[in-house]
Amino acid sequence: MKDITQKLVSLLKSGYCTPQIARIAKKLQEPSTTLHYNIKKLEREKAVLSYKAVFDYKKIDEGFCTYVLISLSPDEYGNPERIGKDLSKHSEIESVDIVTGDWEMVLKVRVKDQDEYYQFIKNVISRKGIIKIKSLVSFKQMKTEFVTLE
Amino acid sequence: MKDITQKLVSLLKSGYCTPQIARIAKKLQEPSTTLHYNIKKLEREKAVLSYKAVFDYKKIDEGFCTYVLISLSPDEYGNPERIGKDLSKHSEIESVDIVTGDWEMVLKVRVKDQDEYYQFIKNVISRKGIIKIKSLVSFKQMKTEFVTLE
DNA sequence: ATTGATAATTGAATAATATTCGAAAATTAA
DNA sequence: TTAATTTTCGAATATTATTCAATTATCAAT
Repeated sequence: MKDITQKLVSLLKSGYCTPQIARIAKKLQEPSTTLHYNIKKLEREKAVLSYKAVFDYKKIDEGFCTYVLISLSPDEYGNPERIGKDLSKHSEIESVDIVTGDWEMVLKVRVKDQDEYYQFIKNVISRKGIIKIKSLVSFKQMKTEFVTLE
Repeated sequence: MKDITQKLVSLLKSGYCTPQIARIAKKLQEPSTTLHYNIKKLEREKAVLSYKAVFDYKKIDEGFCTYVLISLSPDEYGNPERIGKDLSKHSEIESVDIVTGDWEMVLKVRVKDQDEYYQFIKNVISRKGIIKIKSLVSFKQMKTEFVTLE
């Protein structure tokens, strides 16, 4: 076999989709050319960043999901974007936010299982500049990316 | 004018998109019918939940983003899904997770500004069963929904 | 190893959908 | 009120998805 699935999932995870103009037009009872115009306008203004798929992550071997709260060392504190940008490159990381409060950064991470998570923390998260982390492990997702589950 | 934009955004936020088979086929150098077959398979297995848009949320009046950590009262502790399911209905809430650790639930919330967030906390989050919350306010998003920003 | 059942790949034909274009209507600014 | 700009929308065209049928590959059981 070819096992196209992995590549496919990887592309659909952050793009390679497009709005269904005809279906939206029917739903909103407007001509499809009007919808087309309005959608292109949103894209032109860069209000839309991407069209993508949302998965049942258990079924694509990313069933272990955590929120990682991160404390930065004083020398990185003033420039969290350097570390944030680097972390963003990793495909296991769904989101990277620089926050105020008790922590400096929040990640949402998806990996296969606890073992893979341990490796991920060891290899990706642990680094100079990150002095403390706390993991909140999701054991039930009820909504993700604005999509309600089951 | 008609101001279709609001309705459009609301539909695209969680669905009404579809994969671009021809573009994926070109990218992966495979026949489009093969891609079609593999995509339909993912859908049939319900590995794909939805195809949707990712927005620059500042540009759709949802620029204020927070993570809300929630503690439940002892009587709700054993059944967090009741509250979780109800919270999931709100369109301001991007994600709902039931977690282990120092808290019982994590929400990701998007509203226009601090004023709207205050109203949201007062009207939606504050309720019997939720005894304590902590908000981590995002003041820079570097990646969201697997989409890297700028 | 051989068989049969099931799953996956693919090109050709068709169906459905997006896009372009041009004209009209609505909005905005002066 | 006027002129410039934006938005709406039908008709024509261009692209793309989908169906179909045939071939090939995979897998399980003897």
